Amino acid sequence: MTTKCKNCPLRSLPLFKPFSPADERFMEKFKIGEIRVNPGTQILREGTSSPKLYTVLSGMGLRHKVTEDGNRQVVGFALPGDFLGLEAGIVGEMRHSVEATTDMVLCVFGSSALWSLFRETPSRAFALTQVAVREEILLAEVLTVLGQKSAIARVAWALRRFYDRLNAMELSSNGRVPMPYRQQDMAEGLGLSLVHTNKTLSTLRADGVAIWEKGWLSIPDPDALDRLAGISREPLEERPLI
Amino acid sequence: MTTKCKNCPLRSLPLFKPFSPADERFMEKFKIGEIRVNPGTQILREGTSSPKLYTVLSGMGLRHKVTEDGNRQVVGFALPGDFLGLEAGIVGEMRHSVEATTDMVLCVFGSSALWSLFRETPSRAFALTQVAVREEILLAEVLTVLGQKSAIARVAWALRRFYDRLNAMELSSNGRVPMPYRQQDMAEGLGLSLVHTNKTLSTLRADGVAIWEKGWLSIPDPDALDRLAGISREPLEERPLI
DNA sequence: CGATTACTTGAGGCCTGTCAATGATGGTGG
DNA sequence: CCACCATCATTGACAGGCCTCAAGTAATCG
Repeated sequence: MTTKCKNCPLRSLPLFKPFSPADERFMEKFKIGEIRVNPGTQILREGTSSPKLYTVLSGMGLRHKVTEDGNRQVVGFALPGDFLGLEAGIVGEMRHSVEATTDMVLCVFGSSALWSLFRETPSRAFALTQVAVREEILLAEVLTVLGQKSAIARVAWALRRFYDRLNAMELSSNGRVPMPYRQQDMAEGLGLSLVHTNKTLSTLRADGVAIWEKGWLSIPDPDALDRLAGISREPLEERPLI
Repeated sequence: MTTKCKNCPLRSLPLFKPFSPADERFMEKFKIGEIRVNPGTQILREGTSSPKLYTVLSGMGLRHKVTEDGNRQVVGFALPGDFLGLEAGIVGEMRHSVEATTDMVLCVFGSSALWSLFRETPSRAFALTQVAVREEILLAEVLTVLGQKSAIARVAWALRRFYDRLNAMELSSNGRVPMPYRQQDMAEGLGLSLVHTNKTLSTLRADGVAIWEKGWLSIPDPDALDRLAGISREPLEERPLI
């Protein structure tokens, strides 16, 4: 049984921009259904096209690219509210893969409807472009962190950003947020080795700055974490939901 | 005197997708004029909005972000055909700066017309989204290079990509392309120190693989360069011109 | 001709990667 | 229920790629 857009659990979060009635009507038409995937499922694969587009309703995933020599680069995370498959829909094929880390529920759209979206609903088309531009902005920020920051600053930055984002999703409980990824995933996202990432996390834990263990992240000393990250934390902005 | 879109020198390049008559009509309306800027000119500034959008007609520039501690990260280059100011137009403010490296000529558009673009010309709106998604793809690729590759591979990759792109612009002459940037710019784009970048370039030059000096780049041994870069070079795809 | 900017080269050290081994945890099948 | 296996986290030792510091050359410009 699929949820009506009107009752979408994400809609009520302040993180997301409100829908206009026209937006809502279009999204109802656009929506095909919902699916549920298990950890490890490949949702989209680099180099392939896709007849479907997705919005994450719950659960978490990973976006990554694979280099010729077999190395993996994590280029982002897939969290509730994120839109997946834009590359396939807009330029014809995915340039990165998306895989589920936890159980996930995805809202499914038909990519053939993208054209009618642009033709019939300019406000939705604008929202879609906003999503693309925001991802571009995020990637440029990550790039800056990889290019300019030390290992400890990178890790501190990543933990901080993750914590804020999940808090905005209201997924925190008892001052901690779920963090179901492996240390290896974070290492591959930050351009560090697994071993060094582990040691850096140990340091943060021993210093009582940030504690990530057993799938949960808590931040006893946010100020210290910010100082280590060395980047002014930008407040999360309202973003469109697709 | 400003050029009519119909006579735009970029239009004829195979790198760019053709305009439909409707596209052309809209762009004529959208276009305000042209400006010419000198080396060093700040075209767009991080953190500010902009009432103008630009397409590079000629010349080269640099996109960069500045971190809290004053370091600079080059997040891209601005080459003929590139669209500047999308962030300001779509999310309200630039998240990186753009500055001219050489003399440049820019085609100027009013950003207030963006809305009517989405309302009146879906095909142009789609093209705009394609531009955004392509930049996102490029950034993810750069991220992968910074995250996974050694200094020599990064430099080799960057030179190769630059060479191909400028070739597609038909800016090469005598087997070399203009490369007006400083070594420092490349260092800041690849997350390397200036000194190490310099030594890496020296190696490539001494080995007769790639020679960048006095503002020109030539590649005597493209295969060796590709091997060093360790990434299968993707052919440049046709892209929309805005 | 001094000042400025960019490029070049050498020396030394640290941050981070690699290698290797051990624990911890959970799932599976006999 | 336990042995076995796979996956992930942890820790130590060591080496090396890259950064920093420093100084010198070359080219451009007023």
